[in-house]
Amino acid sequence: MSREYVFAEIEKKWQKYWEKNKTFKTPEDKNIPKDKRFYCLDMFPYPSGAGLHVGHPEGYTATDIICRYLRMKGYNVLHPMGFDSFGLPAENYAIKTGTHPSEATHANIDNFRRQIKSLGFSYDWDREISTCEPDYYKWTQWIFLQLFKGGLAYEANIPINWCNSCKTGIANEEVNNGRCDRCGEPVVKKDMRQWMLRITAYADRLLDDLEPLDWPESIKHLQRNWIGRSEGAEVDFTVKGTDDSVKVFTTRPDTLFGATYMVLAPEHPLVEKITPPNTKKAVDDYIARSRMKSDLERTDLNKDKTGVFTGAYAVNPVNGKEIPIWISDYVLISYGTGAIMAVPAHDQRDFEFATKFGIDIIQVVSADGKLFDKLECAYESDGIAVNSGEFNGLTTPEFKKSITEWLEKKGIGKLAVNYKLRDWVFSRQRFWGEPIPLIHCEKCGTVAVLESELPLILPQVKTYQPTGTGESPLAAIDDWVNVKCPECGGPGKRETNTMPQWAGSCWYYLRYLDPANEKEFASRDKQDYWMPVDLYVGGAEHAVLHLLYSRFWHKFLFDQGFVATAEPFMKLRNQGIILGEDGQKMSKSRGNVINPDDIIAMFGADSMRLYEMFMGPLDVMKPWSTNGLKGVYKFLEKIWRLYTQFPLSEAAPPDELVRLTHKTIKKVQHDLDSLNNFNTAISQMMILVNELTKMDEQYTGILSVLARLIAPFAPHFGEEIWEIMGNAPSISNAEWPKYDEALVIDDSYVMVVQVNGKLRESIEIPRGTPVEQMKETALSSSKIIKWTENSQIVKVIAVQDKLVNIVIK
RNA sequence: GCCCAGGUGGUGAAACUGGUAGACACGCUGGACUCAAAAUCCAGUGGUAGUGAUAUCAUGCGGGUUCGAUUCCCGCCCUGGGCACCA
Repeated sequence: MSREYVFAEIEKKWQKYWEKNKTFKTPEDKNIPKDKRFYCLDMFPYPSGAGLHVGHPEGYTATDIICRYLRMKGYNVLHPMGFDSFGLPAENYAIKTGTHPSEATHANIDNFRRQIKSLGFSYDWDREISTCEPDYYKWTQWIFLQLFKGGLAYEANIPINWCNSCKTGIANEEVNNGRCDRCGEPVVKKDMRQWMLRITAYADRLLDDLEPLDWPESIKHLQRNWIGRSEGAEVDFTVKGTDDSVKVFTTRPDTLFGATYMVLAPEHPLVEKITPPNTKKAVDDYIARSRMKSDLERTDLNKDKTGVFTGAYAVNPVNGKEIPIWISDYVLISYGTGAIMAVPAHDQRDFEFATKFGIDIIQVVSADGKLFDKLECAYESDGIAVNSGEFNGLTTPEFKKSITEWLEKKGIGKLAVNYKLRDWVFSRQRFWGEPIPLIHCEKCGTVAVLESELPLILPQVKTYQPTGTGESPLAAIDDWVNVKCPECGGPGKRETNTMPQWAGSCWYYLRYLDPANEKEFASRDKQDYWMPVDLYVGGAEHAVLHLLYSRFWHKFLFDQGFVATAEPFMKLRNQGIILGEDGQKMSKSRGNVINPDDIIAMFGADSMRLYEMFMGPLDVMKPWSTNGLKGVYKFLEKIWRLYTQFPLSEAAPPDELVRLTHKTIKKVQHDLDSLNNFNTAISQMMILVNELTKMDEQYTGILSVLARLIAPFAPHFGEEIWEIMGNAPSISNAEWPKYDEALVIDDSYVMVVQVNGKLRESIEIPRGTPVEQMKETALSSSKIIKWTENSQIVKVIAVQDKLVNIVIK
């Protein structure tokens, strides 16, 4: 009867039970209607050598609670887990120790799986996947081939972001303030043959389709900014004395009359052609100098503008004026056309440049129709056109519209849209990734490996050391590299670059649906059963990397008819970061890292889960507190005593207790539905438990409800008390308790009486008391009389079932 | 610089569509039990004044709207995140 709460035994017992009985195996039961199927996805982890971090269980616990809750409500819930197992850390470890990355990765996965299982999550482990396994990456390669065949994968020789420390090219999305996202080293530009994915072809749809998604606004905002759509016009400027013309992109075609010079990016192809011999040396010097600069140096805002005059002039198409053409690295080759018309009066950057080099500044927009005496800085707002010939007097939006039409009519310009988003640099010069399944043939060009030959297995190498020359370690394996061309049978060479870590995670949610399928990445039948993902939970750090990339792949698969929805993830939630006990980011160097294994050993998985949910709302950043953890542990012990140390009664519980129980069901349910406020759900259960503790006996009915409410949060604990009550396992098959709305609302309430907005009295009265009667009751209270007797009552405000406020003078 | 999110006790936090600020915990203080400790239970716990009922101040700062503002509006300060010469 009065057993102890021995969490270690209980947790082991029920984990074994779930595993043996395959409690969470999820078949595609066709009898369950579509709206009762729920696909709940966690961002799968990269299995690092350091093991699970307390941040991982936070999101995983939240989704697990939702899944268990929904199952009790009769849903068929898909909740899978797997591993994002290609990536640099394992490869770097291999370089250091000589162990094959696959060996280290498998050991790490085993450790991660053990840790994840020790938290009692209700995953269907039969669906586990791992991106570095050939039967998985076969399909990553297959999707790449579809992209290649669809013209969305292309080879380019362009200057890309190169990290000298990781010895590989990286994508724009992986550069942070000019530094490598992974190691923090400055990124340099390097000309290199690259495989690119044409994500820009989807820019508009990636932008537009964000709108209806139930995602955090901040994440949508981040993606919108990253895509960076801007509308404007393209205008051609002829180069004086030649047939050449320079195309520019501008969002302010209304300032064309104020264009007093042009700037080409140093890398612009026309520079060489238009530069006359007398300025050639200065121009070449400048180009050489800017090529030397790192990204960090080129984008440093505080630095002075630099540039040189090419010696050539362009003709402004609106007024025939000749304007000098300069080159400067404040113009980027990768955005727009790599050339701009400069309007110093209305663009701060141009203003600084023109001031430094003594170029004319002509005002063409005015706030009030008047001209400036002297400009201190550029006037960038909208206004009324001045100095603009026949267009004078137009407002900025009117001018934009009419000048664009005018340009179009003359055939020298048109409406244009530009994006900040660039194509995705997709090749890595490293070993531990999916080999890109292409063959270079002298006769046939680049040819796809036959689909029947997939997976193209990552071969064994002698050394994992990156060459640093832009060749991956694979390039050294002659008998792997040299193959017959699948088309002509002649000599060919394999592509030796590998795919980035993001490739495998672009589509993993699809593989969970049908992980053993050898014919397709996932059968259409299973997709139709589950897709799209109903709820996706993970860290906000993937806002523009994984989440943008996978949306892109999904849209491509949709266009090819391989998936049925345009978007993969309907609802997204982010978990907040868990800080160390000192309020600082957890890190090895600070020594404030909390290891889940230690916590589970000391307090059990259920306490760990419950505490992480009790800390605060899911989406906020919050510091760890071991004392707080002890608090929830005591809470579990308190509940335990209710089930083991009290006489049990079958009688009807007191009315107040019944009402509190119904309120608790409602509150917990409401907070779970919010997908965020798990903390207040737990608070409410604590309130109920505190009341129950005061009783001399416990009531079966209430304990049965409480067990079912706590079970999703503390599942092993829930199973055990359920069994103690004499029920057959598993509680995860029990029905979620229902509440009666009539019992949630009290018959009476405490009416607040304020005098001039300040609380002076509170009186308990029946719910529904009419407003007039409320006023009467309030005014006749002796305390209130004391407050009001020597004053004049100006007004009495009453809000039914809430309060009365008496305004006095 | 620009764009988001957020500033509430000693700490984590709560407060439905404007209506009792601080629920629930942690910590702390005192008490009960105990030879003692742990555990458990009980009481107290925003600041200030007072023996006390009580009064008064208080949700980053300064204004405003309102009978009434943590909540709405304007300006500023601070913290976290994102972007950063994107024409």
